[in-house]
Amino acid sequence: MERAPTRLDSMLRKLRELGFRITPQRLAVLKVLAESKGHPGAEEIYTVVRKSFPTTTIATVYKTLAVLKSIGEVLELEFSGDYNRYDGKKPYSHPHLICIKCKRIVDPELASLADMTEKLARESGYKLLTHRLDFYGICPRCQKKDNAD
Amino acid sequence: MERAPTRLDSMLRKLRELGFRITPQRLAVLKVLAESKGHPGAEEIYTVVRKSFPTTTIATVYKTLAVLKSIGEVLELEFSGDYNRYDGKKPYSHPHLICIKCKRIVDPELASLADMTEKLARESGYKLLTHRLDFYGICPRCQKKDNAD
DNA sequence: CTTCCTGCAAACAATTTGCAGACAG
DNA sequence: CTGTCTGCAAATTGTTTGCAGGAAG
Repeated sequence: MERAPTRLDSMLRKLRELGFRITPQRLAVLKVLAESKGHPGAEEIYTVVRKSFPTTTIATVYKTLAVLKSIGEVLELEFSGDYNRYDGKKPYSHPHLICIKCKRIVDPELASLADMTEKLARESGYKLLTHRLDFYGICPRCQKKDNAD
Repeated sequence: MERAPTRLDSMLRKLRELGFRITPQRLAVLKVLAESKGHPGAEEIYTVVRKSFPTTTIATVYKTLAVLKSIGEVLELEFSGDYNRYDGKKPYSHPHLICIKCKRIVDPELASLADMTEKLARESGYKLLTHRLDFYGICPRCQKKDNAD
């Protein structure tokens, strides 16, 4: 029984295909992206990577992220004030649900978006490449705590 | 025949209501936001304002924008790499159509979004406050030019 | 008058870059 | 071996902040 290729597998394959080298540091970054449940920032990735490769610097993390972005293997969520967040599990455009209190980001199911995009492309004449749909709110957990923050 | 209150009017009223002072520099920033067709950045606002008030600094522009953000009279579109853009005409969440070549931003009509938001709030348990929906693509004009960039 | 605002300059923080040595292929 | 990658440190850039003098109300 063959196992389906994991995200890590496809990231590695893509990198090799395109002639990028698989260094231990790079591999460590890939693993964090492929396994992390949430949407980590560069610093969070760095913290995890440093456990296995203490010499790694944040610059290397950023450089790896840049490579992955350029080949479409990671989705970058930009925030001007806060640090950017990365999604290596679903590296394509999709909606996000962001709690403005705890900053947790989750992926809601929203079927109708594709139709909307298609219609918009047709009507506007734009060649649509990606989109970004973020909902900002207070997650149930933070509502319960209802702390003064 | 009475004229409907303009965006500038309502911005001014809101500021006065809340006890903020109307300085000439502030007024100039408001005017740019209320009249500008596009989605200017801080620097662009600054450039225009400086024509009438040469002593104005970019810090004052940012401080005014901060006030307006805090009272919900301007919408800030955050970009990590590029500078942020501001929308003073429609200071509430709405979709944007962004050309990745010329960086122009326009507002498409997309009716169905409200339903989507309502449904999501119900199903996720989040208290939804705002959202951000950005489509990135190549505008018709840039497609035509099809320049190497 | 008093408080808030402006202008200036310095501070910030996330991200990027240049370069010399290291190492994957 | 050779070209790419790493690690270090410095640079970048949009935005923010502190403070003293200025002006709105």
